[in-house]
Amino acid sequence: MARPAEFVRRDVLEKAMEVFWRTGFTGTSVTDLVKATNLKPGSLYGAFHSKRGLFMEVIDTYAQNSLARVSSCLLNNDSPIEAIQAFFNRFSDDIAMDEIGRGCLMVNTMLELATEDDEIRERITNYLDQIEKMFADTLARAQQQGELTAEASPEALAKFLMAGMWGMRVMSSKRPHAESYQSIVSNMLNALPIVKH
Amino acid sequence: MARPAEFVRRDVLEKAMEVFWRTGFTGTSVTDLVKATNLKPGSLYGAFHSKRGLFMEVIDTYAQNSLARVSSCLLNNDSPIEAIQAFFNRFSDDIAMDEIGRGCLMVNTMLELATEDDEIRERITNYLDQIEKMFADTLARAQQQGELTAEASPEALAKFLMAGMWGMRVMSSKRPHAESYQSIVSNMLNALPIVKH
DNA sequence: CAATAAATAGACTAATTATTCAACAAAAGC
DNA sequence: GCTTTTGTTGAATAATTAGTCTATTTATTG
Repeated sequence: MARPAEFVRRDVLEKAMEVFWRTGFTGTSVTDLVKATNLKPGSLYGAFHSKRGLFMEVIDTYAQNSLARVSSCLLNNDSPIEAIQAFFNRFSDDIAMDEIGRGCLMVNTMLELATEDDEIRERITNYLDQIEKMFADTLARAQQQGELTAEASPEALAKFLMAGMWGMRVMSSKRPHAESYQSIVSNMLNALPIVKH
Repeated sequence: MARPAEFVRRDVLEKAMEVFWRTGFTGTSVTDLVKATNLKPGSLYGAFHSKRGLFMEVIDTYAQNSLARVSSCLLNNDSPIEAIQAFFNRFSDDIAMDEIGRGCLMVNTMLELATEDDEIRERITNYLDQIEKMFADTLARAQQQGELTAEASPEALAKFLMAGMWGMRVMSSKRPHAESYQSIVSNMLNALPIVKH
């Protein structure tokens, strides 16, 4: 029994995400968001409470997308190790596409705000830990199937892979040659104690 | 033939560095800098031209310190491989000390500004490349001394080590348990094709 | 000591910031 | 078709931003 919103929430989040991703939370003004979303300040605040509220929802959306992507990659192969290899090949291709080097929104936000903002640090940490757990689980499956040595620690290796991804995100802000990514990926994957059949 | 400055430039840069490091370029206001340095706006602008000018000089100072630290670590051991191992052990200790997870000023700045600011991206890229070169040179020496396999690529491995460091910097913003760092370091160093004697 | 040149202090400015508000518009229920 | 409820609009606001200006101070040099 009221007037329905004219905008599609998902579209607004997508537009806002583009801006936050490129210029960070502090570097993005409400004016920038108004321009990008075509919502007037009143509508923006009506729908998202505050710049921070919008940002939080953007982060959540981004994190859900990331989780879905990682999960689909890691689960759609009978061989866990091949799944991880496929994931990292795709990862280095994706990262090479992004020519302006905007990196990962979660990593960027972490480095921008984590020292000063506990709520944001904890929220993103939680998402990153979920991704890490997916890798740890995949590595544990690899171990059960004999693809990984019995001595290996899936948790420790998952942390290692996560750090590798983050390192490549930072690297991408330098805008390196695309082939550099593949070289790093092969060094990373070489570090896994894989049992050859 | 004029009044000498009361402040010590190095001290001002150090104080400004603390603030920029913790809250980023955009997140730091001139008011913050005035408080931290105890200089009045007039003096600050007289000495550094602009907020950006001060920031640039802070970045240069930070980079010089980093270069000096890496260089001293990598050159003070007859065995290049041992030097690298020592460096990373020290690195993971240092990073574990920093409890608020402020990471690396160059990495933070890169992720904050590189998409929008070519001058800053190129300047920091240049510093990071110098550090990478030190690792590549050290790895090349290791190869000449037979500590590294002949097939290894010092350049590629140096990139891999750099990415590892950056990954650990990102990781530190999550404020993980200190032991996580050592585990990542050993996985990284394991990935080097070292020739055992 | 007087003149000079530069540093300091801190009030000031113009622009930008995030956010609010009041007038108006549009769908839904009675 | 009128009332209710919510969405839209864009001007307004109070705070903060980076940067400037002027009066005053202080060491150096002639």
